[in-house]
Amino acid sequence: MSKQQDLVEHRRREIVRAASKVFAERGYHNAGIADIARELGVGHGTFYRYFANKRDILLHVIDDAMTRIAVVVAEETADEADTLAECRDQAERIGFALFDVFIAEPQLGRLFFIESMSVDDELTERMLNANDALSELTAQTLRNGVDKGFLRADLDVEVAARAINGMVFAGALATLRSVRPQDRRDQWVRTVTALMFEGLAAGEPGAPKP
Amino acid sequence: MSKQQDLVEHRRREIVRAASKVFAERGYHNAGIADIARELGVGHGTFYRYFANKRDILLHVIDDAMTRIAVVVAEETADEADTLAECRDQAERIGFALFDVFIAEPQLGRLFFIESMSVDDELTERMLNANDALSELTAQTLRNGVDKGFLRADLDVEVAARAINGMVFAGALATLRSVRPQDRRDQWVRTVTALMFEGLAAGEPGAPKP
Amino acid sequence: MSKQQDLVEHRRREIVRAASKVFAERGYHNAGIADIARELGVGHGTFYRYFANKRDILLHVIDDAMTRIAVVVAEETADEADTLAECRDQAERIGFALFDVFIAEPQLGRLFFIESMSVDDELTERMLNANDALSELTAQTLRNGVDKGFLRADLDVEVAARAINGMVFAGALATLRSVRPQDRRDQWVRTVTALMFEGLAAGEPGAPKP
Amino acid sequence: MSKQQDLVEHRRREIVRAASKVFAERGYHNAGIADIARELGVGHGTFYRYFANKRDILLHVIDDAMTRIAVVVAEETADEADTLAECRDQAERIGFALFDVFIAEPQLGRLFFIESMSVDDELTERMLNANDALSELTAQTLRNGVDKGFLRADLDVEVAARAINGMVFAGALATLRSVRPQDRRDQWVRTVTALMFEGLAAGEPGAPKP
DNA sequence: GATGAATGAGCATTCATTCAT
DNA sequence: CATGAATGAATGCTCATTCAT
Repeated sequence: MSKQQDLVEHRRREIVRAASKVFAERGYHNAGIADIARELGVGHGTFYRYFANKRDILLHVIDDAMTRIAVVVAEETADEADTLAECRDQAERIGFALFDVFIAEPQLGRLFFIESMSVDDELTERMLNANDALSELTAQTLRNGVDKGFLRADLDVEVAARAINGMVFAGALATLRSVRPQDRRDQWVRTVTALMFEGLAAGEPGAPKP
Repeated sequence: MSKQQDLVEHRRREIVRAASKVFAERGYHNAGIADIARELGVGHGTFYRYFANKRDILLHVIDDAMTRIAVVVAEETADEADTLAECRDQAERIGFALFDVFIAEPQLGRLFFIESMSVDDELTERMLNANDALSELTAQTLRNGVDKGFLRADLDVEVAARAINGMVFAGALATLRSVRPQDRRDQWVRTVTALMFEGLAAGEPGAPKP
Repeated sequence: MSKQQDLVEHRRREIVRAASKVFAERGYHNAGIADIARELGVGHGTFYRYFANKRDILLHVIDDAMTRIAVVVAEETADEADTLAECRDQAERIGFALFDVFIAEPQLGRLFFIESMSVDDELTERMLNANDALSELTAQTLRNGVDKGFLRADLDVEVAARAINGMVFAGALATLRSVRPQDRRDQWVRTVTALMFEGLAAGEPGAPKP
Repeated sequence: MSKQQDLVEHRRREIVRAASKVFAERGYHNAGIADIARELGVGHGTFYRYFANKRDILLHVIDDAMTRIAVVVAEETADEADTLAECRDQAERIGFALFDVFIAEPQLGRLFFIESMSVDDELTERMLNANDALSELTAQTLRNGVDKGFLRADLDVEVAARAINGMVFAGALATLRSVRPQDRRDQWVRTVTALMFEGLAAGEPGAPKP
C-alpha cells in the first residue's frame, strides 16, 4: 500500500523531471506530450494517468522549481542578522546558494523566468505572486537591518527588496548563457554584495546621501 | 513610387502596432493572426503581403520595441559624466526615461521580457544579445567613472552593469502589475539610484570594503 | 452580399447533406469528420468554418430531417375532416406521404430513429419532445373526429395517437431493410388504415371494408 | 469443476447485469469499461477474462434483454385462441406482460430500442432479425385467428403483425419518459387492444366494446 | 484468477498559410 | 492590392485492450 503510493509518487517525479527538461529545452509551447514521452521512454498515455493535462504537468514542474528555490532562500533567511557584517554574510550565502541551485539545474532559470510567464494569465499571475513572496522575504531581512540600525533609516524597503531580487535574477539569467556558469559565481555574488552594501561610489569618507 | 513605399511602410507600421497590442495582451502563442486582423479591421490575408509569417511579425514587433528602448538609453548615455554627481544625475535620467517608456506602453514590458523569450531559440538568443548590448552601454558608463576615479577602482564593471540592468528590469516588470505605475516611478528611481551609489549600509564614515 | 450569404447557405446545406449520408451509413459514433470530408471532397478543416463541432453538425442534420418530416405531416394535417371517410382518406394521405419521405431518403429513418437517440441525453430528450409534438398532431386529428362524433367517444386520444404513430414508425423502420421499399408502401398504408379504422375483428355487419 | 463453472457463470451474469445498467444509463458509446468496473467494484481487467471485448459484453447484454422479452411473449403466445374473445384476452395478457417487463427494468427499453441499433451494422441487423422474429410470433397469432374465422379474412398478416408490434414498442418507449410508468399501463393496453380489435370508428351497431 | 499500470491507435479540433477571386 | 474561403499538418487527449505481477 505504502509501496504502491511510493511507486506512484516516484513515477510522478520522473515525469515532472522529464517534463522540466523538455519544457526547458524546447519551451512549453513547442514541446509536445510526445517529446516528454520519448524523453522518458514511455507511452504518452501514461502521462494522463498521473496528470490531468499538459498544463497540469507544467504547473507541477513550476511548483517543483519554485519549491526548490524557496527552500534555499528560506533556509538562509531564517536567522536574523544582528550586525552589518552578519547581514552581508547572509546576503552572500543566499547569493551563493541561489547560484548553486541555478547552476545545478540549468533548466530552472528558463522554467522559472520564461516558460512560466508565457502560458496564460493565471500562471503568470501566480509567478508574479511568487516573485512578490520572494521579495517580501528580502524585504523582511532589510527591515530587520533598518530596525537594528545598521541599514539606512530612509531605505524604501519594498522597492529595494525588489531591486535586489532583480539583480539576483539577472545573475540567474546570466547562467543561462554562460557555458561554465560556476566560474562566474564568485564574481557575481561578490560584486552584487559590494554594490548592495557599499554602492558604486569610490569610497570617500562620508559618502553623500540624497 | 515613393508614395507607394510610404503607404507600404505605413501599413507595415500599423500591423506592427496592432500585433504589439495583441501579442502583449494575449501572448504570442495564444494570439492568432485573426486577432490581429480584427484589431486592425483588415482581412487576415493582408498580413502575408507585408510579412512572411507570424514569427516574422513578432520579429518586427520586438525590433520595434527594442529600438524604442535603445533610443532612450542611447540618448542619455551619449554624454560622458565627469563627476560622481553628474554620473548620478545621468543614472537618474536614464531611470526616469526608461520608466516613462514602459509606463507609456505597458505592452512593452511583456513583449520585451516575456514573449520574446518564449518563441524559439533563435529569438531568445537575439534577446540575450540585445541584453548584452544594453549591459555594455551601462558598462561603458561605469568604465568611464572608474577611469575618471569617481567610481570604485576594483569594480567588476561587466557584472555590475548586468546587475544594475537587472534592477532596472525589475522595475519595469513591477509596472506590469501596478495599476498606476507612474506613482511608483520616482520612488523606484530614487531608491535604485541610492542603492547603486551609496549602498544599503547606514552611512558610517569610511564604510569597509572587501 | 446576398450572393455571399447564398453561397454560405449552400455550403452549409451541402455539408448537412453529406453528413446525413455518412451518419446514416456508418452511424454518428463510427463516422469521423474525415469521412464526411471525403464524401464531400473537401478538406476537413472546412467543416469548422460552418459548424462548431461534430455534434453541432449532427444537430443540424437532425433538424433538417425533422423539418422535412414535420412539413409533410403538417401539410396533410392542416384541414379538418368532417366525416369518417374524409378522416380515413386523410390518414391514408399522411401515410403515403410519410412513406414517400422515408423511401426518398432511406437515410432519414436511421437518422431519425436511431442516431439521434444515441448521442447524449440532451439530444435524446429533444427527439422525444419532437415525438411528442408529432403525437400531438395526430391527437388533434383524433380529437376532431371524436368531437364530430365519427370516432369513438371513449377513445383515449393521447394514447391512441402515440400508438398510431408507433405503427407509422414501424412502417418507416421496415423500409430500412427492404430492398425495394416502395413495393410495400400501398400494402402498409392500406393495412394500417384498415387496422386503425375497422380493427382486426372479422367484419360484423356494418363495418365497412376498403 | 461444476462448481467452478457455476462461479464463472455467476460472474458473467453479474457483469452483464452491471453492463446493462451502465449502458442503459450512459449509452454504449459514452460508457467506458471503467464505469462498468466501478459499478461492480472489480478491476476492469477482469472483464477480459469473461468477455472478449466491449462489444462482446453488449452482445450478451442484448441477448439477455432479448431473452427476457422473448420468454414473456412466447409464454403468452403458446396457446392458440379459439374465439375472438380469447384472442383479445391473449393480446391484453401479452400487452400487460410486456409492459411489466419494461416497467420492471426501465433500462430494457433503452438497450433494446436504442443502444442495440447504434453500434454497428451487424448488431443492427441482428436486432432487426429479432424484431422479425417477434413479428412472426404475432403474425402466427393473427394467422390462427384468420384461419379460425374470427379475424378478417383479407388481413395482411405480416404487415399487421409489424404494425401491432410498432404500437407495443411505442408503449415501451413511452415508459422511458414517464416517471410513474405503471400508471399508464392499463390505459395503454386497453386503448391499444381496443384499437386493434375494434378500430377507431365510432361504434356502428354490432361493434362490441370492452 | 484478479488486477490496474501501461499502452498507442484513433480522433476532434485549431490555426498558420495559401491562392483564386 | 485585399480578401477570406479552403486547407491539412500538427497535437492534445481518450479509452479499449494487454499483460506482468
